[in-house]
Amino acid sequence: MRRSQCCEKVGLKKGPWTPEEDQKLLAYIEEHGIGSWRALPAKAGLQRCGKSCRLRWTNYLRPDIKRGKFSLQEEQTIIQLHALLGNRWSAIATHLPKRTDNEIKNYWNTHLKKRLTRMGIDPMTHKPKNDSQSSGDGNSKDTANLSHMAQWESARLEAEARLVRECKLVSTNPIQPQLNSPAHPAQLIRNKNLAQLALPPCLDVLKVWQGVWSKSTSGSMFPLAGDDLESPTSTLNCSENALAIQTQNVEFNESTVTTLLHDFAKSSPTSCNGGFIKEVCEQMPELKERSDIDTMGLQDMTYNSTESAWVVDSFRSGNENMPLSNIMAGFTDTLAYNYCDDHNSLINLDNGDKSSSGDFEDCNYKNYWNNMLNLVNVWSSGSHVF
DNA sequence: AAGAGCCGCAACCGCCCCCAA
DNA sequence: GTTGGGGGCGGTTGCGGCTCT
Repeated sequence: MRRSQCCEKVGLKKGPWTPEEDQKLLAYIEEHGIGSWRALPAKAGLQRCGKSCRLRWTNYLRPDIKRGKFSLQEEQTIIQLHALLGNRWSAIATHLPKRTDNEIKNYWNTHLKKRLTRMGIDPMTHKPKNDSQSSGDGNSKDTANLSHMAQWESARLEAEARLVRECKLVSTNPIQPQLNSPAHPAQLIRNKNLAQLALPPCLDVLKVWQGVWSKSTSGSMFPLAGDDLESPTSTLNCSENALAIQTQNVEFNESTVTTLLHDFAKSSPTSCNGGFIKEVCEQMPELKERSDIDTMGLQDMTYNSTESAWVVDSFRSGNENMPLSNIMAGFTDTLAYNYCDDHNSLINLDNGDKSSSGDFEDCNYKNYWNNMLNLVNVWSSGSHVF
């Protein structure tokens, strides 16, 4: 079934906007705000379709738009985020205040893409175009490491973005999420009204990416337990390292689990259910004994793509040194922040207390963030990434 | 000076997802 | 459970301005 085009109505204008049209649109929005875009043109006296009005507003007329040349910092941010997120311009735009996705997209296509190409870097993969030239020196390893970290960082970015949205949602609409409840946060955040909510301060993942990782106060490439991970603009106080899931290197049949995970990965799921976890647990009886992983609880749930990515990406990236327990711990953390309701949430996952009471503001997602970092820290200490 | 080619960017197009009816 | 509208998103187009010859 073909949907009728919004501009199919005879008489609707297309093409460049005139200053008069801009003025009409601005005046209307200033007075009435943004309601239904479809109804807006008629009310504002514009011979335009609603979609055209929306684009004109979001990409040009909005008062919080910064125009002009991109700074070096912004360029670096775009390149790094593109390496992590790909052509997800709206996601990239959320980390560049006052820049629109359209502007970033244009800048990428007209400037950055060409510049990277000239530098011999594939703008899509962010890898040197001729890998064979770099094999033999450390470049290929560095590239692999960067790619590897990018996968983790990408998953983390997604989780973070979700965290921010959920936090905002729950703080304004105190739904009490229950385990196994239909009101799964991942579903709640799909409420498009969320997109209209102002985001809290950026979690500043780029500073984590660019600074904290390389300037850990311990001198390690990765932040260690005693490091203050607090980001200048982060809403998370990472120095409160009150609780971390204790990851332990358990023995396990790696080939079996790898096969399971690869089979899982091959299916390219957008979601999965606890049956997968059950399978893993059956192959790894020692997992059931782990006090820090609520394997039974995990089996009862449905996981979204971000959660699944924790597992899949870990093995897709080919790090055989990463104990499955770490992956599971990260998986558990990701789930934990979804459902935690107080500062004991992660512990509660352990003792089976999944009651949800209290406000999300009290939710200790600081620990979630810390655990994310700790997870990578533990991981890095066991391998020689970077 | 003028035409051709290139470049940058605003705007459009088409697809997709979400949600209310 | 289905359908259709609203809106978001990424890819593409086309025009105006700039540079080159």
